[in-house]
Amino acid sequence: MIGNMMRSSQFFISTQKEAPADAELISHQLMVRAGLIKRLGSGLYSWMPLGLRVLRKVEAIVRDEMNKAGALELLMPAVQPRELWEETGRWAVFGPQMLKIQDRHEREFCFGPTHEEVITDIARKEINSYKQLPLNFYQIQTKFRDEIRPRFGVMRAREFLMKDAYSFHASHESLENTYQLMHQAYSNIFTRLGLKFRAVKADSGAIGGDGSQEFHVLADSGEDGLAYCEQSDYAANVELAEAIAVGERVAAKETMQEVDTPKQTACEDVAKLLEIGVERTVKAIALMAAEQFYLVLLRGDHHLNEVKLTKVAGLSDFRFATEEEIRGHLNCPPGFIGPVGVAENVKVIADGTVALMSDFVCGANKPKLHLTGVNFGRDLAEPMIVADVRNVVEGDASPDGKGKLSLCRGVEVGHIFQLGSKYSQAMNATYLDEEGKSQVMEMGCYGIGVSRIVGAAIEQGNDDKGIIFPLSMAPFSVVICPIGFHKSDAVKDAAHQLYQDLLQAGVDVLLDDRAERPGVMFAESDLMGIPHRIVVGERGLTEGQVEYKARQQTEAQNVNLTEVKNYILSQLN
RNA sequence: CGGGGCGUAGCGCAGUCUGGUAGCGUACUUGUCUGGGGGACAAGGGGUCGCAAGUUCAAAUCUUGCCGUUCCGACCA
Repeated sequence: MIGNMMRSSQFFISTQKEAPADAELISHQLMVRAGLIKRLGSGLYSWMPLGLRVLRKVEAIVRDEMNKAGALELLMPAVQPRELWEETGRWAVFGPQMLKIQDRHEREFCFGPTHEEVITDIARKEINSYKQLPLNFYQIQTKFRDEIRPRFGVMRAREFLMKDAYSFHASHESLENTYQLMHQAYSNIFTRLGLKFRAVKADSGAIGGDGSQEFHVLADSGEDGLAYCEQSDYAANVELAEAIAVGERVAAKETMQEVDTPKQTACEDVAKLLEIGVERTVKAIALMAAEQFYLVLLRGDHHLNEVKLTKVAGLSDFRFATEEEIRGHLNCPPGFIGPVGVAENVKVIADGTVALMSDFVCGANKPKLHLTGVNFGRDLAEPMIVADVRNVVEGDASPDGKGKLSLCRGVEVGHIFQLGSKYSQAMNATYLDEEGKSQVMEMGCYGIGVSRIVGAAIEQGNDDKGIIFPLSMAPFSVVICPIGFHKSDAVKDAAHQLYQDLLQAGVDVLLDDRAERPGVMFAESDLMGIPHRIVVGERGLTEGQVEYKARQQTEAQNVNLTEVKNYILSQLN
């Protein structure tokens, strides 16, 4: 009987005062302390009954919005045969992140890290005609990715719950339509979940394809940097946010000179020694790609963006040069290298910002020396390649020309892609068009990290007492804390009646009928993040009153016992 | 993959240097008192000290190997 499961004495509550030493993120600590999850191994967590209630609520909202957007739920196997992955070449591409397993016949399988291959196989077998298109299939399923470094509890676990959808189309316009539909569905989902989020332009990474956007829950502890414009709707992952170089190069005023920098190898230290701003300095980063040695020039206070760098012609497989390679090509130890006087076979790439600098400071290619007053076209050739290869910084011009960029951090909880024909082509997923001609399907794919959302939500909602869940995903909506439940019949009867009334009104209510002291009940319900609390005590009952407090409020208020049910219902909307 | 840390009760830790009865806090059990913010007192239960080999009269402690885990770096829907 479900009602019994909503009494604390019959439910399973397992809170802890101390979090495990390895939980560094507040959400991870609180999830363990509140007894939502229990660790089995690195990146492997059991969802305890309390945590599962939260996970299921998230899942239900995701499912509801997907269904509303016309997607069809199915469920694919978690274990997938190697041959399917060989067709797209991803058995090798995915590499060690994929958990590979063998059956008793020594046939090879993987535990699915994603399902493009399986769904495309279904599509090529089931879809023959343009009349069947478009179609959008989704599942909510456990995935496994053997992360290099699992951490942060369920936020970067190896086994996790994901909603993944895949759409199939007879035209690019149709793909765009569904993509926009999914964009809207995702916005609806995160809004209903009560989270602060932002959709940003994203790199499509190993999944491949053209357009893609990520949905991020905003949190300072997020692993991703985001750039957004307050004055417009531009927003992008820092990985690909464009850095716009503004203005023109000023004419040279200084002459080039060597200066002693005996111990100064970093731009910051050189700037400090010379008493100039670090934005006057240029750093050189040595790379190797296809046997070619490169120097990448960045302003001293800027940071290299490796994703952008791989998009420069010839650098898709770059690596950082070793110290020997640096000495071999420049005859100088790292720390003092620069672009002046380099040999013909060194290719120089200047970041767009550097290309506009004049009278700058850089390494002299001689030990313990830097150069000041350096200018392109006079002291060294104009750079062979000018490209945007840096991370944007706070205050950069927005690429749409409508203001300045701000930075924040986020937890990636959703990602939508226009895949195009990458998988359908490789796996020969075709249909017959109106003219009876065979055509390759266009595909889109749309993921949501269901289990990660729980962690992200707690990152966003917590205080020194514990979790503050949005109502939409709280394990219980209301908790009734009776004081002296086992001593006072009046308290017992009132609490029980209220519990029954709320249950009958369809409210997720928890009755704390344990013989615990009030402090324990309060501390635990706060830790678990239950949004609404009603305290029933003998003291108030003599006046016909109970006490109500919202989780995020500090002050409680008295409510008439006769009105409390309706009051709660109004709080729940 | 490279470098560091840590493995002792469910959780948090001491004990290891200097070998000699395995401890503390919390959680758990029982009882009494208590009863509006993780209460007090008392009495209890719970451990192959990560695994294996070695040194020794004797190993949580010393040696070697392995395993797990974690942090930093590299890397990553």
